[in-house]
Amino acid sequence: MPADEQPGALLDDASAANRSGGAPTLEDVARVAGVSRATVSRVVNGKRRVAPEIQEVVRAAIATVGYVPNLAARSLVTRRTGAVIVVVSGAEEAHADGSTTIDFADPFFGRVVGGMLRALRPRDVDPVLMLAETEADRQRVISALSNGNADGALLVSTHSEDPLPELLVRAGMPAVQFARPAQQVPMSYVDVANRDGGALAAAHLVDRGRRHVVAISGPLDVPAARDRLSGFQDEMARRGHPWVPTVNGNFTYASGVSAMQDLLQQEAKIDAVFASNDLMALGAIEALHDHGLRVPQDVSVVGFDDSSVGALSRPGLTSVRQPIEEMASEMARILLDTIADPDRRVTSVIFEPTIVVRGTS
Amino acid sequence: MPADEQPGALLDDASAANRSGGAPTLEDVARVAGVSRATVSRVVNGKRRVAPEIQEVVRAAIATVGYVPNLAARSLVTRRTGAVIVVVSGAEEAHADGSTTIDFADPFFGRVVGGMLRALRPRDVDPVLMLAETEADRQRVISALSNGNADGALLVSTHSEDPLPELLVRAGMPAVQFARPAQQVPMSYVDVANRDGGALAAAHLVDRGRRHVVAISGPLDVPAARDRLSGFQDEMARRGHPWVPTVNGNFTYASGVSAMQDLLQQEAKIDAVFASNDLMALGAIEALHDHGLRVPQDVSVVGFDDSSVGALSRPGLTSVRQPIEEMASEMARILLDTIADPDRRVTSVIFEPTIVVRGTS
DNA sequence: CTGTCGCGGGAGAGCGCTGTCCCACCGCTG
DNA sequence: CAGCGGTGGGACAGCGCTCTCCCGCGACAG
Repeated sequence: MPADEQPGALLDDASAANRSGGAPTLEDVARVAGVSRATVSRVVNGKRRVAPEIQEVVRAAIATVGYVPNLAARSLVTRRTGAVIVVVSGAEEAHADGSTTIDFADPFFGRVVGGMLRALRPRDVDPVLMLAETEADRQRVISALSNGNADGALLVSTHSEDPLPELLVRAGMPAVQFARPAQQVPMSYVDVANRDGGALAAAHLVDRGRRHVVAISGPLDVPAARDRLSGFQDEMARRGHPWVPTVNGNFTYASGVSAMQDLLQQEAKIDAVFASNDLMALGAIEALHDHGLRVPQDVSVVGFDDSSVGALSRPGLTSVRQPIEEMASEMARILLDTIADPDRRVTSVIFEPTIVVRGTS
Repeated sequence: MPADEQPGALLDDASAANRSGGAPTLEDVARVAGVSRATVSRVVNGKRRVAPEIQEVVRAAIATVGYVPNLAARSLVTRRTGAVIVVVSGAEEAHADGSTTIDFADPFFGRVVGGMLRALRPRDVDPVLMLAETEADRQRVISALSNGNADGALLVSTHSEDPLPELLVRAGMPAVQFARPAQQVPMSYVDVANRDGGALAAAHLVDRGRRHVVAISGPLDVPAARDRLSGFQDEMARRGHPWVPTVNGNFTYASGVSAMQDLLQQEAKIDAVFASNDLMALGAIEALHDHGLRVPQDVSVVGFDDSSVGALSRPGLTSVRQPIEEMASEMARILLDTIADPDRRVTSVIFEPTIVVRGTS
């Protein structure tokens, strides 16, 4: 008895401390259920067979003490966190240098996040949001990942030369991109068939009987912009319009306005416009109105993205729709699979666009 | 030697394992710097004075081994995670039952998150996004919080009867709401002076010489909707228009259309409309156009929110602006303070609205 | 010159969990 | 009936970190 290092008092103490010390632990459950911590852990995680009647007892004990696993402790040993980082770049205010940035208020981001959530929630994984505008931001992402602060990253960028994919691949971090990366990096991605989207717009405009068609492109160093334009031009050519006057914008409303003004100046007659995103399409409409032209009576306008701003404008903007939510869900699914099996090959999934016809065409 | 369970090889192994075993740990840094783990920890956290020259040595060691603290281990002992949950409810698709829900694609959420980020980033706290539509979702939030998965919650809800604030207060979790809670719960919040916003709209319309003014309100169980309307009505009364015909909508575009149709039917003459948010204002404009009325020549329209859909529509929507980003930043700041000092009193910060005049008035 | 205090460093005990190793037991086969 | 594989539970060693306790040492007052 005196040799016993743990006197009886300790046991009493322990059973009293059942829950006094804050959140109940595995230990507490084990004591109540009359089994070992390991068994409780097994029941919680379903990792190994446990006799049904013992499972019953353990579950009851869990319920009575109100046990919730401590994720920090768990991830300390499993090296898994159940969180992924959603990295958004190109979201900060544009007006700094008039470059390709899009405001974070762009509904696009909301839709993307919503889509990811659909795939993440059922797997009990939560997204943590991080911006990657500055070098410091990027370091934060990298270290969050190498910290074991998150298991992987979902990249949504609007830049063409984002260094992050490169960095992540080099660090061997699981990651998936939205849209094909501009530089060649071995990273999974989802994308829409941008060429097909451009072709859809061309076919629609020609079918509507338009003959004097122009285009407003995005910056040509962005693969998506390049593909939308060439898909559009190729389909126009196929339908007998080998030459489409084109001006480049940078995906902003303002650039849509000025691109349209340029086109109006250089072309004698215009009866249709294809813009590589909705914001620019809206800008183009503004410029057309200023020029005394009516949409769609005089000029048809087709955008790209099927964004809510387009849908809500009057008349509603005809637009090429990319299934953003589904694409984002797929991204999340690919990431989760990659996390589960890191040796998985890099994959990409391409979605087909559709055209949503509204009032402007 | 045979009795020695751990032969000398193990030691070599250990010094070789300096970094072989994955991420470098405090231990590794300590060995390189020739100090104890505790001292390295002190340098990293700046918790206690450490001799400058030792700090120097430790920092150098950290740099050479490329040490990054493991957050799981840290939070296991500190019971802090450096993450807060952003709970969004009322974001899921509306069309289920036509209720008050707003699509997650609403730029509003993006702006809110962006504002939060501004306050969170400098303090090295990351937001994790969670939806709270179903009971299961709410449980997830609660358990994430009691798990120690996050330190607090930022609530952005568009429902009037969200049970979550109640639950969080009861669980003693730090949390801050966007907009005053509908039910009386002792929780900090930020809000805009909705009454003043309504008054601003009234003053503007009367100053424009409008005399036959109507209003489209939000659901009156939402405090914000109530305040906007009564602020508007009171100011109208003060300026000689004691009676303002009013129809309730539910903050959606469609409800704006039908509310306006109702008003058009019941009022002989209308030359101005105040809608309690921009979506409904846009809907009202649609209905006015269908009725052959021009905006702003025949009817002035003022919305509320200064959302991007309003800003981008043609003509631009005049709207009462709430400084969403600043409000969200303030929310985050309050939450961070509450986490730092849990005994802090419940506080609320009210922001002043402004009116942004565009083409519709 | 000694007592005392404060400063700065080390040692060590966990935080709550998982996973490996081990062992008891059961039912089977030879 | 001994031997054997398989099943299911317990013990225990950490995961990487913080923090409390302790101790040595120099400065300073008595």
